[in-house]
Amino acid sequence: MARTAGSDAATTGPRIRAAAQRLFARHGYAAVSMRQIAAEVGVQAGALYNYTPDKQSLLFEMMRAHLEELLASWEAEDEGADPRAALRAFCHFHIRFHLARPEAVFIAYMELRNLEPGNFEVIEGLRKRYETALEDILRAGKAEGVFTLVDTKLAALAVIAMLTGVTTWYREEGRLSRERVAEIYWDMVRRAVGA
Amino acid sequence: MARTAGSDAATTGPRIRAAAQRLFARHGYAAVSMRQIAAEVGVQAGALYNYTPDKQSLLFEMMRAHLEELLASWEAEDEGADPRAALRAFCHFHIRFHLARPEAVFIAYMELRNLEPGNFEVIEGLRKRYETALEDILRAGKAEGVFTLVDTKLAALAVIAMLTGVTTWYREEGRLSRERVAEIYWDMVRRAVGA
DNA sequence: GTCTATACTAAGATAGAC
DNA sequence: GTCTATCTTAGTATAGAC
Repeated sequence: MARTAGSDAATTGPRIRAAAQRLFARHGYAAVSMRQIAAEVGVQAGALYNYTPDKQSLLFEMMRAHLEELLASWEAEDEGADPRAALRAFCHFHIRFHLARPEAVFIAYMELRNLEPGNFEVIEGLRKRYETALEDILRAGKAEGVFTLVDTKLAALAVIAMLTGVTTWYREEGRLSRERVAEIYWDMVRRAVGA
Repeated sequence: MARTAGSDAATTGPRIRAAAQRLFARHGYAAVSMRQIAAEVGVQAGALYNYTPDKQSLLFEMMRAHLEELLASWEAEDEGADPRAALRAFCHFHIRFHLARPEAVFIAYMELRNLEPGNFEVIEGLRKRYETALEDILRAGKAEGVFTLVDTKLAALAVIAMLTGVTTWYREEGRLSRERVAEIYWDMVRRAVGA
């Protein structure tokens, strides 16, 4: 018998990507073997190569999909309203989006150095576009006089670092809901930028 | 000839630790081999085992040394002054200390998952002690009414995430000095906590 | 599309000579 | 204290059968 009972080509691809994401997030890209991924899916290692040319592509495509979804989601949500409302929306969006996919977020931040140079450039470009979206809000608010900012660029970096930090400690069973955490962080961001 | 010209037991140990730190920071613990470390030092792989029982100990001791130095340095610097002065000192200290040792910082944040369980507990305990140091300052300031904080714990986590973020983008050749960056961040932190 | 089998490379760690 | 040589295990990726 050449096929395992229940195997199904239509679902194997997604299952491989899901298993790779789970394992990369938990143990790190370099520490995970193709054999481990295959075992999680329930196939032999060789079968993975029907779905990906190599291990590197598995990482790269996963990171690209994540960042493209991040950008598209924010662009869909951004109403270009006044800077204060836009910044509040950004804070809530960023925390909500990141807490909803902890594995993809973790990988996007931790595995940059395991990307081959060409792939790194692509991912870095996407990340910068997101940074710029926040910077644009801050710059507009500064220009309108509703934010008090010493340095717009640094403020954007500081806000993103602060908000992303939530993913390192937030637990579903904890004392605060996601919504409550977002409100508390928005309050700190609001004051940090003088709004 | 069993010895390479210039080999010297008194310096090999430190050189191994330095090479391991440089390589772990650049490529990640899992991606670095004992042979690579040995090559950097200029010895054969087997010789490393005169200085470390295994690869894991190399990582663990490096992280422990880093965090113990972080704690000791802050404890030496903390004057227990009024909360506002203490928070300002903390911001400057944190940025100065972290920017001075980017490799150790990077490893301390990225390689937690590559620690064996027992080692992880030790490192996590040290990290928590540092977090608590900041929390104590914030709590004191809140009690005295000089800080306005919705949630002391979250504020501590937010401040550390924000300050540590500097290490991901700061470049020596950039437009701002370390001192200037620390001042700008302190200004944002100060406002975020309502001081 | 998946299997088994395997080519090839490299990993961590140890033994014994010098 | 370091070397060379080696044990054992495991990695990525491919070939050919079914």
